Amino acid sequence: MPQLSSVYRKLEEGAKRLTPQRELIIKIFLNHPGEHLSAEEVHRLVRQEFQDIGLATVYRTLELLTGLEILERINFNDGRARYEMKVREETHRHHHLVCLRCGRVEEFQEDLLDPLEDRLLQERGFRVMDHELKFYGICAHCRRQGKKEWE
Amino acid sequence: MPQLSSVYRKLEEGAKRLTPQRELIIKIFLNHPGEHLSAEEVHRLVRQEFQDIGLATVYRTLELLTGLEILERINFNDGRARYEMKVREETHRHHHLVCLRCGRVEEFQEDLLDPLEDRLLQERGFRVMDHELKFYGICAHCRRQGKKEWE
DNA sequence: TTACCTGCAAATGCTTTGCCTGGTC
DNA sequence: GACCAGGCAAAGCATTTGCAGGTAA
Repeated sequence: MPQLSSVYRKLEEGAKRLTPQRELIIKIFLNHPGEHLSAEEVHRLVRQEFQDIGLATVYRTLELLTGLEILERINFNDGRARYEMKVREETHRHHHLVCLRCGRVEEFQEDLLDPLEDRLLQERGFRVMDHELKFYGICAHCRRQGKKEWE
Repeated sequence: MPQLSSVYRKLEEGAKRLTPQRELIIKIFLNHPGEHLSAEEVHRLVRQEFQDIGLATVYRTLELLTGLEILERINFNDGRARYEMKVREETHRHHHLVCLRCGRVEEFQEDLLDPLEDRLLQERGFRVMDHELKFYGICAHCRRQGKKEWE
């Protein structure tokens, strides 16, 4: 999990100030690890846990932090963008398991894609710079709930 | 490539009529294989190649055809949904290579994901029903164009 | 007749932008 | 002072919906 200090450094590198609003938004992500928050959720949480703040500021800050590679923008096809902290130590991006029933998103790590990326470069000349892998299905919890339906 | 006859059958199974507008939209997809069309592009192409039609009808038809599994909805994070014909014979869905420079989308086939899906069920109880794999990078064509930039 | 379709315009929902004010370098 | 930020309201854009007028079964 990235620390505040590394976030400060990235803001400095980007010649951006650490304003109170920006700090509050970063704290929300640190306080909610493993969640994939939408702009509106971030806005609600900041106001709930700290103080009032403009929604446009939230959008601008999320954009800024994504550009600085502090956050990562993900799209789960639910009509809004979601964000999570980017884990710096990760050499391989993690992937997502999206439950079609309860909507919960789990994560998993998998290095399977590296040989494939090499092959894409060798065989088709396509240089991969980023990838995105999502599985949609039914999570263990929901499968226990409604066995008849999902088995 | 699916034929009109199989589309007719699916519409019948879904108790849906093959109206002129729906047929025109299906023909657009048959006339543009390998492309990933947005609602607006479909609308423009239908009006260009055939006749006028309402944009809302395009949206409703794309929704309908997706539900009948005639089309597949894909999101390339460019702010609009895109659609392509679903290839019935495919046991494994194909994946996409999105060029970050020219925006072109190539496809590729890969069965690598099956063992992974088995493991997700065994190890975490997550039953995968669908997946989505995208690589973002620079395509061979663009790499030839601007070697210095991308190498 | 009844249920289904289309077209248009209006509404929706997420996101971005313009403008003004106030703080920072 | 020049620039950067935040708040608010308005605008933007893709998509959805309500409704009136057809059309098919």
